[in-house]
Amino acid sequence: MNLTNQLVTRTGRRSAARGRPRGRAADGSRDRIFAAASREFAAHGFAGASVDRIAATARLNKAMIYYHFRSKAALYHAVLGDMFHAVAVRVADVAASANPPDEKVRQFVAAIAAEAEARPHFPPIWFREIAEGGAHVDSVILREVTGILKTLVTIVDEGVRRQRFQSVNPFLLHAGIVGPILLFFASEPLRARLARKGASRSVANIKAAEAIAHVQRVALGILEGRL
Amino acid sequence: MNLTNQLVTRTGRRSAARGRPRGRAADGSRDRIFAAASREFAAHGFAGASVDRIAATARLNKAMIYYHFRSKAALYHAVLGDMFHAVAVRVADVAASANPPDEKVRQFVAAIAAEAEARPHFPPIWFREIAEGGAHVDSVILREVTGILKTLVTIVDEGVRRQRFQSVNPFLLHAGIVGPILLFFASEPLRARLARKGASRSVANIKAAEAIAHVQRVALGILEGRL
DNA sequence: GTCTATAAATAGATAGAC
DNA sequence: GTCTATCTATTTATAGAC
Repeated sequence: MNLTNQLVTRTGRRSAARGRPRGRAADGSRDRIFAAASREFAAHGFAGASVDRIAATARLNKAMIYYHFRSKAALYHAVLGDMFHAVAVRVADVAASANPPDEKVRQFVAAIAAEAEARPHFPPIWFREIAEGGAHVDSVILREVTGILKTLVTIVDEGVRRQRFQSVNPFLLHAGIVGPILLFFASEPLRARLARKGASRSVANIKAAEAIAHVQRVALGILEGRL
Repeated sequence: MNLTNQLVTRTGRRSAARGRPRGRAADGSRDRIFAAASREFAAHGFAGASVDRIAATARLNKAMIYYHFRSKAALYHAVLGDMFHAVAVRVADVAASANPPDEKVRQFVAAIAAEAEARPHFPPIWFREIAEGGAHVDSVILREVTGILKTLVTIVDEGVRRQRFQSVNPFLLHAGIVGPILLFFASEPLRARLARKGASRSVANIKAAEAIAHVQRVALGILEGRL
């Protein structure tokens, strides 16, 4: 978990896969806190999250959280940074590949979806952060967010240069990809309830691959001027 | 404000536009609480919202909140119910109109957007509620949510019957409309910051009409089989 | 690294005067 | 309808022993 979490602990050591505290066993208490916090922040938001509950879920006492992270805000920042960094790296890999532009767009969509599936806390936390107007997005994280958008712009520009894509507003394209994908993954519990309460089964029984393919077609439909 | 808020107060009277307490002046203390609560829940979520802050914003003391609403949960429920009811009514009007199916789809999109513009707390609160898996969505509100989805299904079915639309998964269509629209409105503060920090101006300077037209084209592109 | 105990502030909610 | 005062639980955070 959180292999990309390279943030430095209070003691100045790194705790992620690369650069563990030298000579010490990988007990994983920091990682347990990180995982518990991810779930707590996703379920209750920053203000609603309880450090007590995070400690209980991590099977540790509260003091350990303040030992590994300076504050509740610092812990949230670590989770947020890890999340956006992972997405930014993943989509950057897509843009750097040798594939044609249309394939890169498909992979961009798949990358967002893969990250949403790998980190169930990612769609809820992103939604919540948008709801707060990015109140906890500092300049470091803002750079990651900008990077994700810029990567999409790069892919689109390449397609336009090769006369395969029309020029479109990058944020509208982005919203048309990220909005539905995050909504699909985050709404799973609510869709299950809707189906139980008599809504058509087709609301709950959607395979991730189906949703991804749908959004890929939409994105390419926009870019290839079929709308 | 909250003209559709027909929920009953603790004293059993109705306080909305229709059915005010008989013989009493419309002082609006309940409406001030309602408005302050909408902003507070949008900004901090249910768990993170503070009854003290709501009271301060409404220029009233805390006891007045418990006089008009039974509890913090009941207050949140009132805001949530009002919101979804307003959307459900608005889209139902669209479906009941005499317009052809493609125009109904355009109006469905416009209705969601109009509601998001009229109630700035609506996109953040909906995003947050999805993030919580609908933890505060009781059977009453679930019916409203189901109603919104069913309205879209009705419109699509009519188009399919008239051989103007292809058959599509209703939730994927819904996610392709609601996801981008809510993301567009809710992300406005974050997009403004992105633009200030060097991102292209085209990220922040998007007119609502432009975003709406974009989503309308996408929705019709899906339904008319151009993808 | 891990723990218990606790400080200090704030939370939601109520009682009761006017 | 509106207020002040207050109860109790919970909050984030720290001190200090081991």
